[in-house]
Amino acid sequence: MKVEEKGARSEGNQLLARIPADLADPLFAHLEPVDLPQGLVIEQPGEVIEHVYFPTGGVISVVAMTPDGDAQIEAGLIGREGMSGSMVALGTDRSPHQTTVQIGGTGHRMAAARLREMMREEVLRKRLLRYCHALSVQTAHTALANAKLKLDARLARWLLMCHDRLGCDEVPLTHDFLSIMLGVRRAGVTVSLHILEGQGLVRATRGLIRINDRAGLERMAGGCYGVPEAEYARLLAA
Amino acid sequence: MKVEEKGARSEGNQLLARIPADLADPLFAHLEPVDLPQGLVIEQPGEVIEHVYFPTGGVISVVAMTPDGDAQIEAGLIGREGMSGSMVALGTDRSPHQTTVQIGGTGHRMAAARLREMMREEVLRKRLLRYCHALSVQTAHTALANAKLKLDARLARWLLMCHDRLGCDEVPLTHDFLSIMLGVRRAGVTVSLHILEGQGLVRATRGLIRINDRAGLERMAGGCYGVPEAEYARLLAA
DNA sequence: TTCTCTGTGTGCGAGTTCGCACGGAACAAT
DNA sequence: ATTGTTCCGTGCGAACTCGCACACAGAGAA
Repeated sequence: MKVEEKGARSEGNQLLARIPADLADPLFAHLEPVDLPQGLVIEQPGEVIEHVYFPTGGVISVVAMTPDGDAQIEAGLIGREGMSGSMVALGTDRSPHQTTVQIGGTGHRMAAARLREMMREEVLRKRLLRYCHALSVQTAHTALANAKLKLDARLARWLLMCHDRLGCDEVPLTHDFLSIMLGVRRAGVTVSLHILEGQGLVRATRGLIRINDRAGLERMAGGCYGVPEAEYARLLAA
Repeated sequence: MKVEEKGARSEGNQLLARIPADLADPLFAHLEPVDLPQGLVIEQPGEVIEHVYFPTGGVISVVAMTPDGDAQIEAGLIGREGMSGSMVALGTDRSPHQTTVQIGGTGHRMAAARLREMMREEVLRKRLLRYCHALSVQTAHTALANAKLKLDARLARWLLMCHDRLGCDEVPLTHDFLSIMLGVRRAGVTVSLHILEGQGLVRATRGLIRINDRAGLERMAGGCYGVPEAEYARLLAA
């Protein structure tokens, strides 16, 4: 019974996996399973972060925005490989970003204060800080992609990142949502999706995109996909 | 004598300032003053980082690139408010980014191994980790600017960030250099600079840009400047 | 069934940046 | 003074995205 529990809880989130048993027990004692419905706002800019979330499914996204909110863009994508609230691990209790659930799923959460306590454990601290690095590499390459890639390629990259985190070929998202994440027009997403479809890389139906050809998408993303993923694998792979 | 030394060394770099005396002494024992000539490559993608640098003048920039190097963009700007090699503080000895000296200056450096030891000190660790957070906020807003701003505004933002770090109204850079950082054509930079000049915000001569009107530049940058700076001030201001 | 809302497909003019290419101007070295 | 190099100004067609606007379709509610 105990073993099953443990297997289940540690398989879900890859950051929490590979934690030695003696540390895992107190750690999981502070974790609370939660549902992560699409649209849930996890962090608001400037507001104190009460909980950090370790998804086991679905996708969370960190959105950078101007203070007035009239410009916004996705700066980080988080799934079962990571956690929300990485800035808590870095020693602050808030950030200027907004964090929301992009694709509904499940996960565990922990009070930010508990996490701060648990960070005294070197094993956990090392692991979470390395994740912070991996996340910032991801953000840097998003900046690169935003500056240098055409919409098709950015879309391909985004779908790949989502695909990694979902572990499933079906991404339940509307063009509208994608346009906000990529910071472009909704119509532009429609057209770019047609291009991907035309090459047989994906298949889009109402509110759902099915990934058909990962390798093709990677080619389309032209070198801007892969670096953050490799960095994560190097530092945190199971 | 001792006092002067200490004053000089702690004033130069803002991250190293405000360190309690008992910690500062061992810390500074491991620091070595260095010259930072323009063009110096501080970190190469994938190569082990031997030293971290704490500038006291000049500007260092972190460049994200594709593995083949055919697309690159500045993902982070570092001056006397920060340090290079933040990933060492996060527990890894390399990164996929390239780090070079943008504008020549001076600074101190420390062996990465020494920094890892010194990070056991909570005061220093806290401070450096907070800086990592501030830097990642900067990167996120670079991603935002790259996606949503026109070239004029991005240029304005970049000049502001440089101005902050130089503490001097003269930025010694060529259009060519700027074009690489911003990931655009050199000719585009020329045109955008004319726009800024036309509004009396800057004055450009051969290889040198003089900042005339900060407030005007901030207006031009349209809300994408300021958030990372405020976050730094909140967490690390002297 | 019918209505209504959300999601998707499409078209068109305008603005921005690109890629390329060339002329001129300032500076350094000889 | 001349030469070579770097840096800056400019022009033009192509490509991409924008902003707006409208039509259609699937899904759920009445």
